[in-house]
Amino acid sequence: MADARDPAVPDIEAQPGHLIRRLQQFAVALFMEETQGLDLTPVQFAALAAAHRHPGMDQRTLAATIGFDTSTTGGVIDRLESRGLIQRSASPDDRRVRLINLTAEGAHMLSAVTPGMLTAQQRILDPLPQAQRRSFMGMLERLVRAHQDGRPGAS
Amino acid sequence: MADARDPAVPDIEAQPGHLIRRLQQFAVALFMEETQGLDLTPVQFAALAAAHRHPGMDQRTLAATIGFDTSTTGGVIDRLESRGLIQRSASPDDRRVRLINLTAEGAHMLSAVTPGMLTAQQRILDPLPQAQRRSFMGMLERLVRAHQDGRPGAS
DNA sequence: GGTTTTTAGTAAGTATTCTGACGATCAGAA
DNA sequence: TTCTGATCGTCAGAATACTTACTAAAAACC
Repeated sequence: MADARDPAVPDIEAQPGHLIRRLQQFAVALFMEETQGLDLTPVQFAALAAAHRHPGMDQRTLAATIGFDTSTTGGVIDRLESRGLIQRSASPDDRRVRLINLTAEGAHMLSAVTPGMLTAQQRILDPLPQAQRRSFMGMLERLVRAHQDGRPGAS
Repeated sequence: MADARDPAVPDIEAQPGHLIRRLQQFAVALFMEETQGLDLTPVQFAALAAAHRHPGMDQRTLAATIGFDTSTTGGVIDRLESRGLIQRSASPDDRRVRLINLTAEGAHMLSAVTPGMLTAQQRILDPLPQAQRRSFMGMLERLVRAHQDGRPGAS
């Protein structure tokens, strides 16, 4: 037993899940490299961009927009708020709800990070021939949308 | 300013990095769903499978095999060892090195998890038409390999 | 042989990410 | 109007994942 070519235990390297995880790691690394010095993570950028796009959002909607649970989102917002990039305010209609808005510094940060972020996105797909990049993105979108629709909780 | 269609802040949802992150989340969720009750994460499975494939590996090689840094890997091994799935032993050649081997329970766990893991992998790509799945996997492999080779530290 | 450099692993700190539980609050029903 | 159920956010706990700094040990150099 425990033969290195045991067919019962397939090579992990060839499994989609493993490759997706690896690619995600590189994507994060490229983002951090291209936005070096600004000290913003990809997730924080997503939250900032969502807040910019939909001012006055409550946390739950923001969480759904960027694809996280409310718990994770709360932590992300905490850090952004403590850095003065985002502002939480109580909703006048519902005292449970906390509305999210970008501060001026937050908007400035968003502008500062965006170019590096876009460069990182290009670099992620760079190793693919030009013709395949759009195809890859199409499949990616299709996969995400299908899984999203299949599990109402995620969106 | 702060217009919802401000061209300076592109839609995050359409960025490769964001889609890859989302897909990874679904991949993990599917793995956990299909291996429910066995209480093993995808990362732990990868470590177990690597240990099975290359018995007597040191931690650094194992880390490179599954694509993590040694710090993360150390924590994963810790948990697997405390559950009796993996065994750490000192190398006779180098007292710094700790060799990793699967225990009998570890091998058993690997067998138990593998079918669910394979089902999860299929379900990840399920939303894609049959013809596109291989194409997607090919691009995924190409991207990971390219980024890996481009940064010697990762492998 | 002794010094320097490199390497293996751990530890600490930060930041995701999830689940499950909880308090506060709101909405609808009796 | 009070009770019930649902909802918003937070907290606690576990597991990734990274960086930097550290100890111990081996290797390379002189």
